[in-house]
Amino acid sequence: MGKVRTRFAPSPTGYMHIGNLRTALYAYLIAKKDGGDFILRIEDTDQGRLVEGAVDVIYNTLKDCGLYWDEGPDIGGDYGPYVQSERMDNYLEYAKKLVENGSAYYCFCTEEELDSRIPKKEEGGEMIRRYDGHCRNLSKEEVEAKLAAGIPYVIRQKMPSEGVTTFHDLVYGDVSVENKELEDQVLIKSDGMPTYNFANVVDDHLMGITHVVRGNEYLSSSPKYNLLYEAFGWTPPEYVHCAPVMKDEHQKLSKRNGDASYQDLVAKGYLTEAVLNYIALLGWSPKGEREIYTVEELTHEFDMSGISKSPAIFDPEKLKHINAEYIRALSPEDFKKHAMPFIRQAVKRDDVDFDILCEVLQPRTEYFSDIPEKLSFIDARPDIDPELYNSKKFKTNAETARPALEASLTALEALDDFTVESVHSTLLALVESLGVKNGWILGPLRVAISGVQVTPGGAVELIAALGKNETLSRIRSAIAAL
RNA sequence: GGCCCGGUGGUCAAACGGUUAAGACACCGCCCUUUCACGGCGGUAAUACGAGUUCGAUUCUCGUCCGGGUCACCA
Repeated sequence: MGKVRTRFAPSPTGYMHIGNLRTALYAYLIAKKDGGDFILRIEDTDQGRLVEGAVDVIYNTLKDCGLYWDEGPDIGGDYGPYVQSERMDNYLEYAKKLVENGSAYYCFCTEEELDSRIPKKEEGGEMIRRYDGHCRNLSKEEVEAKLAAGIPYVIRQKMPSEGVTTFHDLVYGDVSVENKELEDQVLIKSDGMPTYNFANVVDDHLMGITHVVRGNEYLSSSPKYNLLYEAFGWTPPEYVHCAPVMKDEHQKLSKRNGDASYQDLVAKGYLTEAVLNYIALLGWSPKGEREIYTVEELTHEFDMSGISKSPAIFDPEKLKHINAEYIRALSPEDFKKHAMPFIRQAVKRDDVDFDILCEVLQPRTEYFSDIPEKLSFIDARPDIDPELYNSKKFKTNAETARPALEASLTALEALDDFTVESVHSTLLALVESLGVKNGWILGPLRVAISGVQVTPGGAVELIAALGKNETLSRIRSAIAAL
């Protein structure tokens, strides 16, 4: 068996959605697992909107994700060009070969003729029409005459009228369809350009693609693809159809629905590695119990038998969890690098210890953009609601807070070295000397310093992060407010 | 509507004729603890329905229901 070659063939829309990225990932993994090649082909034949910079979005996303292509528009390769709009010369010629061998034919029917002969019917909310094969049996002379007269034409694929076409899919197994269900689809449009389906088959063959990985919306048109391969006498590729990624039971995840794209997730503070890991798991399951994998590890672990046939609903909660696992696994330096921009959104002052903040934040961060609100009390000094001093567990309230804060103030005034360790031992020594529970001192302290019920880290870390001046000043005003 | 595909807890999913039907997320409880997290322990929760094949069906077959896809000179 030859080298595995897969391709990712996106249209440049300026946007990489999750389902697309997953298809790219699977195509990449299938190739790399067997030491094959992953090819990038840009399908830019969209008549109409070309989005500025859209191709760069594709390049950048793939590179970010570590899905490096072996051949593509930017790096070339032996099967170029890799931009569909630059391959336009081929197709008509290939279509004519099919006409010659009887697998396709010229059709001169105009839109108007079709409308009057076979009006569209509504079926399930869609307007449907099946071509009736009107031009199938035109004599050679008739065809020649019409061509010579310059009458516009399309070229249609001639589907067998009987029998069954079966193709094999690596995910779905054998899929069969009766040939009479197949329409004589257009291969070459009246403007001489190929249809998507035709261009795909020709390109995939010319590029030596061995495994076609794509969404399962193509499952029902695959028999037509296979018939085309047969008509050319080419060996069809292996097919790997993937069920879609859904937003809910009914809708696919899509830009149209306002769903997050890869870029949106990254902007929100998700780690690329975590996103890839999660989407790999969406619709595919590993052999064992493990579920945290880098792309490199997936390259070995991936197995097509684990690809699921049914749609998978995108679960933001699970993504969050996996992201949190990746965040916790970050080195303190890497965490700080990622977190600082978000910390800075909330903390403008410079006189706090950012390393301490990072340390308390790291185990509490699910995605980076949830950092700023956790830190809202660092710059602002809100009024303290005396209710916050109430704790049944530690038997504290506004009354007990005063002596606790005063004692803490005295102890901290005497301390010069405001590290986590020294603050910790100072305060615990105080706790011991007073014969109270830790929370009796530390609870009210946290409230006095932050003005909020819940903080990342405890009183000790907050004090060390804020430093002596700020801490003492906050405790004093909290006492004054009692 | 025709055709194609699918249907295991709320979600992702394992089990590919024999299991007390895994695991993860979420949720709930307990422990740890200066709050919240992290971590540890435990819990609630599923084979859509009905026939058939079989000694035995989540697993095979058929039907029903439900969901998705597709039926363009769009890609």
